[in-house]
Amino acid sequence: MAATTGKTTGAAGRGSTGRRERLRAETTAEIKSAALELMATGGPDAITLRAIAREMGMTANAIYGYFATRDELVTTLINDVYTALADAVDAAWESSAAAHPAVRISAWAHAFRAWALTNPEGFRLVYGDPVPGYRAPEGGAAPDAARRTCTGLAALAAAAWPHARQHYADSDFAWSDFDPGLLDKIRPAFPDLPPAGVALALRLWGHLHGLVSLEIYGHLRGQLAHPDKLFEEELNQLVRTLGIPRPA
Amino acid sequence: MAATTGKTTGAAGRGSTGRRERLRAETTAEIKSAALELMATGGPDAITLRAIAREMGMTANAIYGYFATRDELVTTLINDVYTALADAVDAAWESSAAAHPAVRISAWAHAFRAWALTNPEGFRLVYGDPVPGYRAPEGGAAPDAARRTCTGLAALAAAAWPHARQHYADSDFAWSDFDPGLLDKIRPAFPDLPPAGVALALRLWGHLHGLVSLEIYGHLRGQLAHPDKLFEEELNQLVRTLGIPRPA
DNA sequence: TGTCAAAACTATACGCCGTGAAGTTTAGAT
DNA sequence: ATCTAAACTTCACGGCGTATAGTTTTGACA
Repeated sequence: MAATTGKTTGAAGRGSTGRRERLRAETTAEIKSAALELMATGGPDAITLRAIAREMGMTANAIYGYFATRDELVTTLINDVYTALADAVDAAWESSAAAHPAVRISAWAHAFRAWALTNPEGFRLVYGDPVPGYRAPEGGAAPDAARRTCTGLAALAAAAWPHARQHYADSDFAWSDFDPGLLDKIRPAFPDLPPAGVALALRLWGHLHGLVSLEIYGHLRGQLAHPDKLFEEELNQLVRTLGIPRPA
Repeated sequence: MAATTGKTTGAAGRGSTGRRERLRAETTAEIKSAALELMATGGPDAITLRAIAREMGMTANAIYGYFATRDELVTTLINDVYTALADAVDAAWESSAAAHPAVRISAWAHAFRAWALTNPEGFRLVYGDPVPGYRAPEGGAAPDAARRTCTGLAALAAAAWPHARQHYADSDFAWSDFDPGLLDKIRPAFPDLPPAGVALALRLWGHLHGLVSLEIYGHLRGQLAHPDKLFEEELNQLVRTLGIPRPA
């Protein structure tokens, strides 16, 4: 059978057809959860079809009924995990909606790092080389989740923009410097954010990603004792360089 | 034989003993260069003992005469590659010794990014998950090269410090926040750099690493057209936030 | 209710991988 | 000339992704 088979042939009129589909969905979910469990235990490398099958009491080949290749499974996992990350930072942003911009930005960044520290293997899966020979499909593994994250960052930039704009007067970014698909999301949501503000969002992403990445991959371990403190300093300086006045 | 055998038993008095050692060194070098070639072609994943042996017209097991395990070989490669990176940024720093701090910092950062773009697989090897099941040894794979890079970053911070120090008045870092081994290198070289300056160096590392990392791993690809421009903006803003006056 | 096609799953096999054990060739040392 | 150890090969094991072919199960329809 082809793994791309999404539906049974007959239109789902009878309850029995629904049963097949339900079982199928359950098995798919079990495969994914087994894979995530393996990842949490032994890192992304531990995600192997044979190990998943072993965990499920199945043959490795049975998985091919649900995912065409291992890479397709990994891509699905990346999507799920990246979406979870996007959910986490979005939640932090939303739940601090009433707070001072400095506090909201800090909340977003802390949620980002906290998620990464809680799910280091997930972070590696999403942002690193996920798994031995994995090659991401055309357009990236999780374009939607990546877009959501970028849009979230644009929200940070937009919140800071009234204070920050003065520092970006001689930035010469144009809308054409960015991907149209990204702008489709950002421009309607933040009509006051100019191209230079989008660039700021991406730079911000780089800063946070870099610090968290160095920490997760252990490159900070031999240099300083408390990465928390460095991250805190980063956020303080971020607020300063954005020109946001400290809350009262 | 044990792979850890570094010397032949007899002290190297005779020329013939030297011959053995020379052949050994040549073979070791050939293994490493074959591995690097494979990496450049097919990414870190392509570094397999069997492929290296194939390339050399040998058996895979013969490599065990030179490296105890695949991981030991990979660790050696990481060291070599990381050292090459450290050499590249050091060279950029030294060769701009007479220039304005803003120019020197920019030169360092450009050298860092240029090296990464020229050797993307090397960047992944050093900073990512190098190879399928690889686990770095105690204390990291390339502690010396990492230290050199950190020290180089401290030089940037030290060059900026006369201008930047005013912004870090309320940073409460202490020497005890950092690894003594790192400070042994940094404090003698930059006696005027306080703890907050070291923290600045590490943050700077995070910023640059993050942007380059996002670019190398393709996360920027779907968002903007010219990563160069973003990096340039990063450097402009970096100089601004450090409070360094623009050169004349 | 019996029949049948398709879905779900297993069995076998191939070529990769790292690595251990044992055997063979080669070359420096005495 | 002989001996020893280094260098290298052969064979083997278990793990991996995955292609092919065969088997069992099950929902659909006459």
